Amino acid sequence: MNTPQTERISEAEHAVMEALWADAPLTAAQVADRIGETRGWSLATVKTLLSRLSQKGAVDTAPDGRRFLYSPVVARSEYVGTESRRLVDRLFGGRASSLFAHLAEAEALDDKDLSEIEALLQELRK
Amino acid sequence: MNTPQTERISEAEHAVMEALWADAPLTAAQVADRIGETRGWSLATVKTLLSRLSQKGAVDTAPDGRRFLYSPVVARSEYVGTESRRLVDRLFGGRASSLFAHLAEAEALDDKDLSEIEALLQELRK
DNA sequence: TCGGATCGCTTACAACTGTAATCGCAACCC
DNA sequence: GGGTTGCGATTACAGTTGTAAGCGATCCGA
Repeated sequence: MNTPQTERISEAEHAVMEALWADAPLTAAQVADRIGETRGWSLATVKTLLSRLSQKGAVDTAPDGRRFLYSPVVARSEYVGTESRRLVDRLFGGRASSLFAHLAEAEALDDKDLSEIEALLQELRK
Repeated sequence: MNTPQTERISEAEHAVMEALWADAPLTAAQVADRIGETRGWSLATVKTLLSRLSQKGAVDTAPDGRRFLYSPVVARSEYVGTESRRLVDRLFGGRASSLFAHLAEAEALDDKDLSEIEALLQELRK
């Protein structure tokens, strides 16, 4: 049983996780190549974030010569799940339908969204 | 047009906002009464949070004798909107339907949720 | 083999957060 | 009117986050 991710992943750390979820394992330099550019981070910053994630047990390190290869430990779906639930709990009293209602009302849903959701509903209701 | 809420509201501050959204205006002591208990905060802590919110322009203060009455400036729906969008953007590439799909898959939607969403869809599709 | 490039690790440091104690002043009570 | 109480404002202080520089070890190319 792996530790159930007690430590919270910060926003900057999350960007690093995204890189690893997209493609792993990666070296620190590779991660920096993929995200440092868009975020404007130096290699040093990426390294710090990787260390912190490593301490938190969110990524795994495998020695490869003198460097490390980093891989995610926490699955993306797991992270996304806890974060979504946090939001739903905090802002919508735990009711996912309220979140949906809000998005609908805020016109944050376009036709494509609606169609997809409709399809999913069909699926779920079968 | 009111200022578009640049300053971010932290989680502890959000709890205070909830109290004010539920019932406003309130004095600091009243806010503390309503939330200090469940959150285990002292009056001093609530006062600090109110000051910070005031600085950020998220609450408004009206003098009432020797004390202040606090009221929310930012509307709850506005806050909820920006926070929801943040999450959708960050975790689902801006596609709300992906969030929905995730919730569905994670079985975070019960029958009641599904029915409500179905009803909302009907409404939207009219 | 030696110098530069590259690693991870350690340290830095300011901003933001959570949590509060303290202070000075205004007001209310007797 | 002098003590007490209740207020907002100021100050405190540790932990987290964002952002990075520096250090000592190691590897690679010349």
